[in-house]
Amino acid sequence: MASHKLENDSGSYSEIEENKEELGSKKQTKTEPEADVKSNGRLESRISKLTVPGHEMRIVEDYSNKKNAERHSGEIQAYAKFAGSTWTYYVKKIRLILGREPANQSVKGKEEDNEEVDMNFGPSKVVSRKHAVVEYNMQGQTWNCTIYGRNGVKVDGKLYKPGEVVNLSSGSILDVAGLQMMFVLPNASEQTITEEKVGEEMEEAEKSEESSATIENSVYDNRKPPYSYSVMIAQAILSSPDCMMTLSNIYNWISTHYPYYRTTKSGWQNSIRHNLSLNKAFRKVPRKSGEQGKGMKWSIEPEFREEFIAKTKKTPYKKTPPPFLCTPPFTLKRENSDPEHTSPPIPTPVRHQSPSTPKREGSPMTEEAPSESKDKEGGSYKTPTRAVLSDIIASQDYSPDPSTISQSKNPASASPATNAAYSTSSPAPFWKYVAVPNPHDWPHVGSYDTISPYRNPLNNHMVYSQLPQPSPKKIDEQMHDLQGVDLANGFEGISSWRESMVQKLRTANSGTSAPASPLGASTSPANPPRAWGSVSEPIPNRSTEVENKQQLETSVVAGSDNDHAVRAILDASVSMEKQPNVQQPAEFTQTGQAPQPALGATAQAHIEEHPSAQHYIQASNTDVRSNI
DNA sequence: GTACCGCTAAACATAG
DNA sequence: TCTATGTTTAGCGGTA
Repeated sequence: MASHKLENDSGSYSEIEENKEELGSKKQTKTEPEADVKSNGRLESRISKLTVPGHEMRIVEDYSNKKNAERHSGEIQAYAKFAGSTWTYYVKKIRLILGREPANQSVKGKEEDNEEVDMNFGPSKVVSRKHAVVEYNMQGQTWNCTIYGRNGVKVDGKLYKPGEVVNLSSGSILDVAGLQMMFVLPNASEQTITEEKVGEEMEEAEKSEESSATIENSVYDNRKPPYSYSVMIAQAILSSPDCMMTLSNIYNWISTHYPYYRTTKSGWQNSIRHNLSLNKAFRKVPRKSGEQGKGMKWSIEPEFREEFIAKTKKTPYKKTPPPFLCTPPFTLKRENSDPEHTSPPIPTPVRHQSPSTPKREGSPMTEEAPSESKDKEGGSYKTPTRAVLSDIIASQDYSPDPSTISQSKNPASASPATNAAYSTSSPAPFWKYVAVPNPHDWPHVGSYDTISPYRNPLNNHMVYSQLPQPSPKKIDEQMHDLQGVDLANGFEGISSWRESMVQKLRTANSGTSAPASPLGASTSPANPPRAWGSVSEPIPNRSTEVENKQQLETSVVAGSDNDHAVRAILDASVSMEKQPNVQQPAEFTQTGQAPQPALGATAQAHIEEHPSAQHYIQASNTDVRSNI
């Protein structure tokens, strides 16, 4: 359970707060273990040694500890923080853009260049405008950093280049253009910033000039991994943001994470191929047309994903396995919104079993007990912590078109499940049903720039570009689908509201300008005092959101850019509904009253059942934007 | 003893 | 033609 990340853990940040006594008093409900005090001490020590480059770094000035102290008179609520030697940036969003300060407004750049930078590293062109994005991965419950900047970002001494994604853990040290900062999650002790780990970080940071290979070797060893081939393949595929990987990338991933396979002869690669072909958990997906390269991509049949993940988590490794960046593929269709009403099982394409191959009944994973028994050399594995996904993350952004899913030459395997056919049987976190192809498009309450299609930094393709664009004739069907998206499980109230709004837009408002927002922003008497008293970040204008939302609705009705707009409406709807402090504009409600912010009963039950969903709800509900 | 599982090796076909 | 990729067959050892 990672929800603690979202709670008020100001106490964990005490090292940067001047009013320690006050903070200390807020921790009275929890006695800080002695070990935590020690590790915090080491943390402070480590943080104080982080470097600041000679050139101007805006963030160091804007978020100096002195200014923070002036700015925050009391407790600080945040998901995490970036702590530099003399400055601290508190993470109050679940998606942050790190980059160069915005260009002169008169200079029209690409749209992506104009995304609002959260962590401003100043004017130095060593830093790209969008240098990196740090965001919370709901599925893996991890913080990930996606690199965009040409000069990359060093994390724990290893340089990550554009397109690479690195998992941040508490204590990770980032280096952006010479400015070092430590990523710290609340509740350091729970986040396993143990003395040992802090020590590791220090050592790793101090070795930052060493080659990545050296660092990797310090983390891994050469023993045979305790995972079966199928699990390692699954790990590789799941580490890819788009949930699929080429054979060669699978090879690379395995040999990178498990050095055993760097030195052994290529027989294991034969076994990998053998496993991919024979194991019914793996499915071939063709490359998109025109995409260079040889061979298919491999993905995991949806019904096996959870099992693979579970098996990986049962790792005999001391620490956590490599992060899974893969998110469920996009689908607008929801099969069943009622969690108590499970869908019939999706027929699994049956692979031909060779006569000599023992028939595997059921999941191939059920037997995937880690082959510890075979590895009797003793000793324990070191962990692939903060996995080096670098060269492995699949660079392709193929969004599978069901019609193009490979038909195996083997006739028995020629019935692939389409994306729309992913099982929605309970139990499954509600987000599995949500129409989001990757973390960038999760309906977090982020700024609307996130509604842009995700651009793969390696090939500069838009992820949605392959998605079939619905014709205007399908709007009704889509709106029906929209209504049916399982977000309704979590935010039932919004569905009827959305429907009525769309209806109104259809009948009366397609050509009119957006109504003036009745929101007087912070002066509205309906707005209670800010929940985040110490937050002083610029907050997006509420009326702008409303206008954006209307424009999006209109664009759907007009049939333009539907794919994006539909998702954006979802995003906007969730965003608005989850701002209980904000009065909904009368135009958008039937009664003029603010819709109930409470979750529906089924949603509540579902969320309680699935901590990750709860976590997400909390994350969204506690977003700083709720202060509008 | 048997069935199952995971692994290894190899032959072969095919695509780029 | 070569190489990478994918399929299939065969057999071995470990485990339940």
